[in-house]
Parts: sequence; structure tokens; C-alpha cells
Amino acid sequence: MTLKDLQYIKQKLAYHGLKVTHQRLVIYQVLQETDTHPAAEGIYEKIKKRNPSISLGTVYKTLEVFVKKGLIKKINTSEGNMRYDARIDNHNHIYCTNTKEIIDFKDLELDMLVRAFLKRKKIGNFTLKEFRLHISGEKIDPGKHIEITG
Amino acid sequence: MTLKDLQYIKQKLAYHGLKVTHQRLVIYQVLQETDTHPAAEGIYEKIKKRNPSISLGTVYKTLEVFVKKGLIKKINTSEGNMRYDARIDNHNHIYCTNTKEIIDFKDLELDMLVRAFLKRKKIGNFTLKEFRLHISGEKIDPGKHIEITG
DNA sequence: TCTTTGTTGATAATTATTATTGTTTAAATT
DNA sequence: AATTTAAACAATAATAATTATCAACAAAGA
Repeated sequence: MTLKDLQYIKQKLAYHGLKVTHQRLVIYQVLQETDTHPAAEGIYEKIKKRNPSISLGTVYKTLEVFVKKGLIKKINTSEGNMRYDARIDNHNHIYCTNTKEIIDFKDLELDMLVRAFLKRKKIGNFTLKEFRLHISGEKIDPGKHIEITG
Repeated sequence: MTLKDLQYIKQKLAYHGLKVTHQRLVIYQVLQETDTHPAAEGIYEKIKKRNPSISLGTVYKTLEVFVKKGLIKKINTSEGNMRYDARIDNHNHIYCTNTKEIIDFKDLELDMLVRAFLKRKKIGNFTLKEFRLHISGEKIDPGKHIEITG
């Protein structure tokens, strides 16, 4: 996290009409640095080490504010726990039912494929906001990463 | 619900190694008759009218048993609430963020499209269990149904 | 500076779900 | 048909995740 990045986050908060506070900076920062789609609790645990005064309630509240302002996204696992994601561009998720990991999976070809399909298949009385492909299964070797090729 | 249907449910339960009890019959029956993907609470409310003695805990436990045996499926809304579905064939869901409705959306073409895509795009160190397209947006007229054409 | 409004931490409350326990019941066995 | 037994039940307590409350504080505006 460079000074430049910090400036950028400050701008982002201000742009969305949010006061720039230490808590908000830290929470956003941690979420941005984490690619495991943490729960509120997980973010809180990370923060606590350096900022023991920040309360869990504030983490929940702040994340919710971010979601409402469109700064971050809220997703859920198939077990029903809420997780947060600093990536707001449309992308898909691979969920491992064993390790509970959520792995990002962005693919323009797939986006186009589905988008074209939905255009053909008209859904009446409905305005589409977004679509996401949820892929679920299990890692073969939990110690290793999932690799997307081809 | 005819006598034949009831017999069929009894067979289903027995086939999955479950004792046939009144509670289980009623719970499965209600879920099967409901196409709104109810929560445990919702199923309980429906049941209560005719069977005031069945407890909410039993509804939760029974649904969980059904899920484990593969008789029904558990899904969640983007708000994180668990819902149940008697349809166990793979199908997609359209979620209305306004009315909180989940509408089934089965399309073989889409299935093939995605399946072919995933075959090309190899996901290493991972065994795929299932995929589902989550479409979310809002009904234009909440009083009317969503209609899929084309 | 004074006032207003927004933010925070501490804590209480709520909601959804799961666990426990004594009792009852379905179905296997006699 | 009566007895046994393991599974299932209702009632209730417990837990986990999340949200609400509220007093104290900080920043922005008058």
C-alpha cells in the first residue's frame, strides 16, 4: 500500500459522499488486499492486530455502507454466509465446498456468450441488473490452487 | 394431491432410507406444491394451519435431512437467506431484488452453452459439481409475472 | 465558537439456525 | 398381535451472524 494508493482510496470515499475516516480507510484497504472474499469477521480479525480499537460492529456497518454506495460487493456462499469483494466489475465465482474458498473467474468470452443468450431469450416484465455464473465443486488437492487454462 | 402422489412420496422417502412419517410427508408435500422457493419458516407457516403440532425445529431438521439425501435442494438469496427447492434437476434462477422472489429458469440451450464453455476452459485441481446462472434484477410490475420468451 | 450532522465503540437485541433432551412413533422382530 | 428398538419428534435451550441502540466524539458548516 503506497501513499498514492491511499490517496486514491480517500478520493474514492469522498467521491461517494463518505467522510474519510481511519476506520473506513483500513477496512477498504484490507478488503482490497485480500483476494479470498472474506466475511466481516475475517476482516475484523485482520484489522484487530494493528487497530485493536476498531469494533466488529463498525466493520459490519462500514461494509454495509460501502455496499450501498457501490464501492464493494456483497456475495454469499452456498452455505449462506455473507462475504465481501472489493472487485466490483462483473465476474464469476468458483466455490469450493470443501475449503469454502471463493475464487474469482473473469472471462469475457463467457460474458459475451451469456449476454447474447439473454438478449435472444427475452425476459419480460424484468430489468436485468446482473448475472453471475456460480460454479461449485471441490478442490482435488486442497493445498494447491485452482488453475484455469484453455 | 392425489392418493397416488402420496404413495409416490412415500416410496421416495423409503427409497432414500427414510422412515415414512406424517411430518415428512407434509413437509415434502408443501415444498413440492410451492414454486416460490420458500424458507424453512415459510414452510412452517403453511403447515401450521393444518398441523399445529409440528414444530419449527422439525421443519429445519427434516429439510436438512432431505437435502443430505438429495431429495431436495438448498439455495440462498443474495441477501443470504436459505431457501428450499423440490426441483432437483439443474436449473437457473432469476432473483427479483424487489419482491425477493426466485423464479426458475430452465434452458437446455444455456446448459449446453455453458457446459461446452467449461469443457474448453479447463479448471485444474477441481472437480465440478454443478453450475448455476444467477440472474438478478427487478420486476417492472411487481404484480405481474416474469415471462420468458424467444 | 456554536451548532448540526455523521461516525464510532460498546453493548443490547434480533434473527436464523442448530443442538439437546426426554418422549413418542414406525417398523422390525418375536 | 405384542414387544422391542432405533429413529424421529416437540419443546426448549443454545449458538452464530447480523443489526439496532445510544452515548461520546469528530468534522463541517453557520
